[in-house]
Amino acid sequence: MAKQPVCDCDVIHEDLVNEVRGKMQPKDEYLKLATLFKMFGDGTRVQILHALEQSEMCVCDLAALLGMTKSAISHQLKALRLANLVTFRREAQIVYYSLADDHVKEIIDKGLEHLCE
Amino acid sequence: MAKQPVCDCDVIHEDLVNEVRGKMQPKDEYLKLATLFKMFGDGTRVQILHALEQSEMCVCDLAALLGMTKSAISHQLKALRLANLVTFRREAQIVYYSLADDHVKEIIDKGLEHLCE
DNA sequence: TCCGTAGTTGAATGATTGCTCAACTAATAA
DNA sequence: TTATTAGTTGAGCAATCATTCAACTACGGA
Repeated sequence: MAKQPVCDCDVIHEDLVNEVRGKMQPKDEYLKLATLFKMFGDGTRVQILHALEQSEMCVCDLAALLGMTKSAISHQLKALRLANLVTFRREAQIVYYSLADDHVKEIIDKGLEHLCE
Repeated sequence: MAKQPVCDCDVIHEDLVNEVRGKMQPKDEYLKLATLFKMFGDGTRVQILHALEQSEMCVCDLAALLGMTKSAISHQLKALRLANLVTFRREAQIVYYSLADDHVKEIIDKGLEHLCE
């Protein structure tokens, strides 16, 4: 994103800009929001999330389901873990992943709604 | 994303994998979904979308609001236009952008909900 | 007509990112 | 202990992407 350079033009509707500025969140909030949505912005991750909506699954199962390597899946699961979108439990050697909360499903559903109009 | 290489492991829970596979959408759907969420996955774009939630705005106003160049804003608006997230109307030299539909607001709100827990 | 402002566009560039590969840890069984 | 399977991790690489820059179009005023 931008490192806050200068605007290269005159403000046309100054009052409106000030009004909207007053309703905006601090910039940091938008960066966090973008970081969150970035997790949904990849075909592999969105498939993983939708699969985990059906059932908790281990890395091997997800790799088999998507036809990808364990390593690739594990890397993406780590990203999803850091974003607090999935959690996991270990049972012997097997690590089972599942969705962290209901928001994930709700966000995906809103996205699907938009596509289906 | 992956170009469907081979899974490098045995399937551990074959029945489960088959069951989940039956509930998955065609891969193309996930790619479209990811493409949609990618639009929300950038700080500049998410700020533009949230600003347009408050009011329609022209390119200069958005540039002033975010402290960025018209060019940078225009490039992002083009991406948002192609994703059907914003529309525009021209009035003399000025082009006013606004949100294409309510889903945008709903998706952003779901995202904010997730952050605030 | 010529000029100025609003906005768009394409190429270039630096940064980010997703996957591969190889080496590693964790847990179990023999 | 050794071997095997599940999973993780870091480096490296190719692809994607956001911004800059410069040149362009669109429109209105003089």
